[in-house]
Amino acid sequence: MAVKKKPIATPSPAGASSPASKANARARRRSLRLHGTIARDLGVLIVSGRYKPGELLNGEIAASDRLHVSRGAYREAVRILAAKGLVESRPKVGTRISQPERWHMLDPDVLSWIFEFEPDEHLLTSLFELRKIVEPQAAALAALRRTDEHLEAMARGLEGMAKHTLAVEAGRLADQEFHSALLRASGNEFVMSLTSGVGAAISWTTIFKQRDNPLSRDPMPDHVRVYEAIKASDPQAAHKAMENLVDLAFLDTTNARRPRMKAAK
Amino acid sequence: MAVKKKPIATPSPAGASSPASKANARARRRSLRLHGTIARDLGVLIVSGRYKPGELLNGEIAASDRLHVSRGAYREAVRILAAKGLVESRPKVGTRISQPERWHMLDPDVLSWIFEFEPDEHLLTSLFELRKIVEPQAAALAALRRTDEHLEAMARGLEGMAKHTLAVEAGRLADQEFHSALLRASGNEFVMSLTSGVGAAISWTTIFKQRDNPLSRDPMPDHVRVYEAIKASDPQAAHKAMENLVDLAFLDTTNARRPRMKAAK
DNA sequence: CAATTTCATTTGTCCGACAATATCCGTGGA
DNA sequence: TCCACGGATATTGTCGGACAAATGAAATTG
Repeated sequence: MAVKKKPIATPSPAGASSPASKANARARRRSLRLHGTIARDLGVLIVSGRYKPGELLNGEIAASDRLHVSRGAYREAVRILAAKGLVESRPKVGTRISQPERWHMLDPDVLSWIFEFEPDEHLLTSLFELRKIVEPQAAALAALRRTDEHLEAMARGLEGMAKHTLAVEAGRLADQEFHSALLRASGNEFVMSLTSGVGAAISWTTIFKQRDNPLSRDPMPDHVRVYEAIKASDPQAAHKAMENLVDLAFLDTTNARRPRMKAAK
Repeated sequence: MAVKKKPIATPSPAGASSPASKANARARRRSLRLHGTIARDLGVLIVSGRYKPGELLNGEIAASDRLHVSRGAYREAVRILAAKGLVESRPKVGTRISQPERWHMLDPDVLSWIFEFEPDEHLLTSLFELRKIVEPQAAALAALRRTDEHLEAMARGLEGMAKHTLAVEAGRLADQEFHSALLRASGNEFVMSLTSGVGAAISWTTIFKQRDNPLSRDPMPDHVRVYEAIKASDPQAAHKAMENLVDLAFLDTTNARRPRMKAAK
């Protein structure tokens, strides 16, 4: 989940319906219902800054009519966005884009909408900062609390990474599963629910590395070190190993991106 | 595993209306619309374990009819819950309570629904664990990045705490504002969006302290130490001071609660 | 017995109407 | 002139009923 695959550089969403947009919309409609696709489209427009905070959305009648959907479906979409803190609607005034500090930045959907397109550098950095705050401590907790099932799940993740490599989807999923299992092993529900945020950061790391610097550092040793420390129930070692892992992952990401940035300048 | 139902003080939401509950319900209905109150009621029933994960909700027609509301309003409520990961609905099968690991535990609403009644001890402990993971690091970041406005906001919070004390609402709000401003000063959007979680933990700390142990430690020195370190742009000192603050706050909470627990046993 | 088709149930979408609410503005009074 | 008050008005909120789509399960068929 989290990140969609390709649309790195897509045409502007809000414009007239391009030929492919109809097919895409129908394909998405298979899993997300109509209200879900509307919420997603509006959500992307909001978090991408196309609609600005404080701005007023079109009235329900006008909007639903322009999208050729019923007012009920549109309203359900707005409810979803409001539930994620993106908008706030009041009678007589309308539906207003909330200030970014009200947004639920750690909501999995909001996160995936933010990173639907090439992510903002500052935001990606912030996400890594969060990883570096949370994951080492989570690893330490996991070293104390992990069960055998947790270890097995992490081991499965490592095997998958080794077998498939991060160049293919299966390997990337294995990477995510490793980190997800680790967070689960921390035994803290709130830490667990940061999985999607961590996953988003991981996704973009591997995407950048593959695209801009395919021949890069082997990530396996770092991961194995973390695993071994947790298996050995050594919280300090786990903390240190995970800190190191996140640092390296962040370096990989910036190293892969930086040349492009400089070239652009 | 997760949450148990424990309506210590307040009667069950649907139960007999205490004198204040009617007024409260009406007051809430002013801001929350009908669909909002339905979502809240259902949400509380879910996170409190009254509805169990995997369980199927009543059909929309039956449910909306039983609540004497339109199907549309009920559907909007369900969309809200689905947006927060609490339920998942599919045609022909119905709306199913999701597994707790799917819940968005850090969503402000979900959090407030969880802590609507006397909180589960384990969950409160987990929340403090998260605080201890995040807040010290956030304080360190704040020491590096705080602006004068951030400092002023934190100072205002401290003044409010000193003037009103935690015994009154104004003082508690000032405490929250201090921590909120600190998280803002960290400059990290994702850390900032943990404000509600931190705030929930703070609320319950002060509530317990006031109720079970009114004459207790003065919290001002800890807070001032954190403030001074951030003002001095000393990240290590800020980290340490905040770690100490959270430890003390957690001790206050457990000390206040433990006697009651033992008495119950 | 397996593959396929049909059926039934539940959510999903649509339309149209009216109610509630809060802003805005004009009116009347101090 | 300024303020208080009250109504006009635009927008979301709620309602009811109808039909479409999807999907799991039973019935049918080879």
